[in-house]
Amino acid sequence: MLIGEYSYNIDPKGRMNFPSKIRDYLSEIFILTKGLDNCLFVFSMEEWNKLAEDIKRLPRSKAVAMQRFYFGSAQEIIPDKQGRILIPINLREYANIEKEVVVVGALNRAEIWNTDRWKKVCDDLSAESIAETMEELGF
Amino acid sequence: MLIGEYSYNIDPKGRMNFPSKIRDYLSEIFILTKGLDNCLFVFSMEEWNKLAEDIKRLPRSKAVAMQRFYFGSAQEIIPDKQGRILIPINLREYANIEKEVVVVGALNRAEIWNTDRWKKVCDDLSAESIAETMEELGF
DNA sequence: GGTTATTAGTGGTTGAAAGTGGTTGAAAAC
DNA sequence: GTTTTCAACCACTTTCAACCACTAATAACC
Repeated sequence: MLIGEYSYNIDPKGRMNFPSKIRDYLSEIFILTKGLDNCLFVFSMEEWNKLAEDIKRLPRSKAVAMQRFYFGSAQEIIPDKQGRILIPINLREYANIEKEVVVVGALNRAEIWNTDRWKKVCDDLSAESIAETMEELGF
Repeated sequence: MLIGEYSYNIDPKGRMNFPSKIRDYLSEIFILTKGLDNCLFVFSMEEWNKLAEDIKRLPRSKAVAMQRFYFGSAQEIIPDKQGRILIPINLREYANIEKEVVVVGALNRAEIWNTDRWKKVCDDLSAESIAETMEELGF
C-alpha cells in the first residue's frame, strides 16, 4: 500500500529524488502520467496494465478521452543509481512543477504535486466532511 | 480496548516514548495518520486495513478527500528497542507537537495530542451534554 | 517495611542508507 | 566537425534507525 508524504527539490538539471519507500513498493521501472487536479500519477507496471485493460473495455465514446489523457502522457521511468528521476518537460508544465515538489502515497498509486498546490489542497479538505464520512463508516 | 492517558516529552531528536500498555495492544508495527481536530491517530494494522477497505468502497466524491487525508499522511511506525517512536515533521506540524505530548486511548485507536490542546479539549467537554447522553443510554 | 529484581523511560553514539551536487563521455542535434 | 544534451557515474553530506548505557519507577519478595 502506498502511503506517506515526501518533500524534495528539483535540482538545476531537472532531477528529483524519489522516496525510497515508494521505490521499493513499485518495481525497478514504473509509469508516470498526467493525473487529476493537475498532479502527476505514478503507477506500478502492474497497476498500469490493469488500468490499460480497463480502458480497453470501455465503450469507444469514453475510451478515446481516457486513452489520449493517459496513454498520451505516459512515460516509462527508471530511477538512476541514486534513486532520482527525470520528469519530462510537458508533464512538469502540466503539474506546474518547478522547484518544490511533494510525493504523496495514494493506496494503489503515488501522486507528484507542486508543493504549494498540495498544501492548498490539504487546507481545503473540510474537517467536517471527513468527520462525517468517518461516522458513516463507523470509525 | 485502548484506554488511558499518558504524558511524555519529545526529545531533541524528535523521538517520543510510546506507552507500553498501548504498544502491547497494537502489534509490533502500526499506523500513524492525521486525525480530527488536529490530533494524530494511531491505528493497529487490523483497524487500518479495515479503514482502507472502507475508503476504497466509498463513492468517488467522498473517497478523494479521505484518501488524501489518510493515505497522504499515513506512516508505518515501528517503535525502537526502548519503545520510542519518531513522528515525521509534517505530522508534528499538523498536530502542533513540539515538546509536551499526551497519548490517549480511544477505543479502537489511540490519539496523540499537544498537551495544551488536549487540556483545552477536556475543559471544553460539557458536563451537561455528557450527563444527557448518559441518561439516553440509561446509565 | 525494606531490599531486590524487573520493567519503563531517557540520553547519547554510531554506522548504514538516503539524499545532493558535480563530472564525464556517448549520442544526438546543428 | 562542432556543440549540446543527458544519462551514467563518482564523491560527499546529511539523516535516521539501531544500538548501548544509564536512571527512574514499579512490582515482587523476604
